[in-house]
Amino acid sequence: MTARKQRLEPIKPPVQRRSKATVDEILAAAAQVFETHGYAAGTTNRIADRAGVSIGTLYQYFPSKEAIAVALLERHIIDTDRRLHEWVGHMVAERHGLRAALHDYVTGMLEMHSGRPRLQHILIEETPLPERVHKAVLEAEQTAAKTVAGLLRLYPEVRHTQLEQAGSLVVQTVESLTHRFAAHPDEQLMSRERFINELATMLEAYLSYSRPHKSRQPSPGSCPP
Amino acid sequence: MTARKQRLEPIKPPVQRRSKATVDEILAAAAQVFETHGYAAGTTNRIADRAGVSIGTLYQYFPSKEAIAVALLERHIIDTDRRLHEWVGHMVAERHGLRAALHDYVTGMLEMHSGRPRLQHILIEETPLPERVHKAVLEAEQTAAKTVAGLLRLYPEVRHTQLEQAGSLVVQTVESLTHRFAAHPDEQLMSRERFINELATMLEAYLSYSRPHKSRQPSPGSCPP
DNA sequence: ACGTAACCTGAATGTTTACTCATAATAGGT
DNA sequence: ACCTATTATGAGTAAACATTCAGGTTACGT
Repeated sequence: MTARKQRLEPIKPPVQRRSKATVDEILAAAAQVFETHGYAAGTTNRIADRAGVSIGTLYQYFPSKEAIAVALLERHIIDTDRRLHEWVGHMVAERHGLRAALHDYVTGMLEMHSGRPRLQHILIEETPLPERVHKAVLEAEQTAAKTVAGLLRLYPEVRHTQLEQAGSLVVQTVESLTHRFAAHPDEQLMSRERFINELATMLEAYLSYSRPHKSRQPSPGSCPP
Repeated sequence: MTARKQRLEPIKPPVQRRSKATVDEILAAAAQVFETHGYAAGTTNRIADRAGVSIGTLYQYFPSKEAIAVALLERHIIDTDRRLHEWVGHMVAERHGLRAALHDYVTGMLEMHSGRPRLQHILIEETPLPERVHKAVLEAEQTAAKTVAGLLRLYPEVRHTQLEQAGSLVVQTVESLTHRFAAHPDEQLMSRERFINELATMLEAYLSYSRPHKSRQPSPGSCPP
């Protein structure tokens, strides 16, 4: 959702330690409130209430409700990006096999979404975001796809010629399915471990699949040289 | 989202032809309005406006805004179910191969979501649904998983022992990814055809994969240096 | 200890919303 | 042509909401 202009920067940035803590409280409260009520029903008064501050204080640091959502989303983008790079670092350093790498990736993303499974979706899909933020979300995902593609290049069993497209599909699949699982864990047929294994299996099968042949014996447990 | 009680049935059901048409107009308008504005910002007045009827007329047939959403969702569930069964019918009758079957399935689901890509998500995730409807959505998905599993049993190259779990993962993957693609087609690296092919490839690879291990440790030490 | 900038308060404001109701128009049977 | 159930109207109502503001309280430099 993209929509019209609105103040996003606070008139007064927090200066003292007290007010920095207040801003953190507000953001934490907003995350909780949006998570449980959605964007529209997550009222500013409820947020202020839960944060233990008055509504006036909230508007001292955030010029609008939308600004709070944007701040939360920007924070989430940075977290995800950091996590992805940590993962790549580990994989390169410890020379895990493709299967282990995928398993680790899925596990990490599932963990990320387990805390507040709905928040990300609410911020991206229910909130009227300014164009700038919408672009940032897109770019973050494309960067992720490139990063994953870069890692996949290290594995010889990955035979895709269009690595970036494969990376994009991997990222989107993991993003969607872990999100879904985290949001409704008790409505699933599989246990958490089973889910991670199945998803990693699917990705491994896809990535090490050589197209023309009908069925193919995988090279199990293969490792990078 | 699940929430408190509210009237869902109209006091007066439509009797004459005129009013049946009106009810259809209202539902069509509601689909459009929810699609573009989301649930909360999709106001009943806007819906009545777009339907070309007065707000009073709308409340003659739908006792609440929520009732409109529920009606739309129920209609969607029925459509999806019908489509799935048609697909299974075709596959069984024409004895397509696994690859062709998956290709067809993905294509059909992508088509289903191309019309109003956001509507389904808005109804399920943004709308406070009564428990009954929420259950119906879940059941529909589990039924779909069973149906797919039944079809997969016909293909010898599918080696999964837990067919229903595999079916569930297939359904969820297709649901999530086609939805995503339909909602943001111009933000994708791949063309529509390419996307369908890649997704079908991934599913085929997963389903015909003979697994090297039962399970796997996520931690380091899985590969000798 | 004092002054002032930073910080906090919450009642008040104007807008938006779902929903009601008294009344008017219309269709279809007789 | 007439009668009545059905269908349509839209101004009006109460509640909920984001945001403002005038006036308090607290921390910090000096």
